[in-house]
Amino acid sequence: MSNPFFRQPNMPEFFPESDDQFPFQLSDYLVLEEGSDDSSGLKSPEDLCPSNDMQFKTPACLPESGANSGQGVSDSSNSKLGTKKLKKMKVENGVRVAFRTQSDVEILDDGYRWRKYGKKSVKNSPNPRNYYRCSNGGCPVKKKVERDAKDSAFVITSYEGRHNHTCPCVIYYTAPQPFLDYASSPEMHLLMQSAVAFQGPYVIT
DNA sequence: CGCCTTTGACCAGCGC
DNA sequence: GCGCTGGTCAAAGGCG
Repeated sequence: MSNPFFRQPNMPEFFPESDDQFPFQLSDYLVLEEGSDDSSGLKSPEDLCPSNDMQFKTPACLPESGANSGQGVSDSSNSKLGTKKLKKMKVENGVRVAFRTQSDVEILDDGYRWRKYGKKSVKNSPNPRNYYRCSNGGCPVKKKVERDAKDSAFVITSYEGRHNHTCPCVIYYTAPQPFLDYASSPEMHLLMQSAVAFQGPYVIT
């Protein structure tokens, strides 16, 4: 069976047509259930995808400016909140998704606009961790991006919260119905928008 | 001019 | 209580 993310007849020209054209490989991801604060919700692609030969790939055409450009609105409503309260808010805000991609670039264009608000070196890792907040005013979603300490060829991206607005871009992909059923879940929708993003006007079908 | 990144400082949680 | 660590703030400067 062909990869559902490979270009379909109605897809844009820049969409990759084969495995070789994907510079990234989504190797692992983690979905933390809403209200959960541990990693027991680890799922493999096989768990979520009924087809064994279906693979998750992140496509090419990821301009570095994509996730960093555009207008943003500073949101300082959460400033000066204690860490304890923030942790509670994170859980209440909903799903957290973390995944690891093999990528040369750290910034994956997921269709949303992000504003970087912090950078920290982390213990047991030579690579710094970058903190981003959704540029849409009032949107609580945050993401953390860091290179895998064990293999710097991989980038670990984690998202927290749900967007309270529509994606500024629209993602175009087609897939078999069973896959779309999974993709329609909030967690997979977030994952898809994160891992399966590419340049251009996007439409989710 | 507006929005971005950078970066040092600050704060709170946690383990000892 | 102290030190370490992760997460966030906010000022400064850059860029289109």
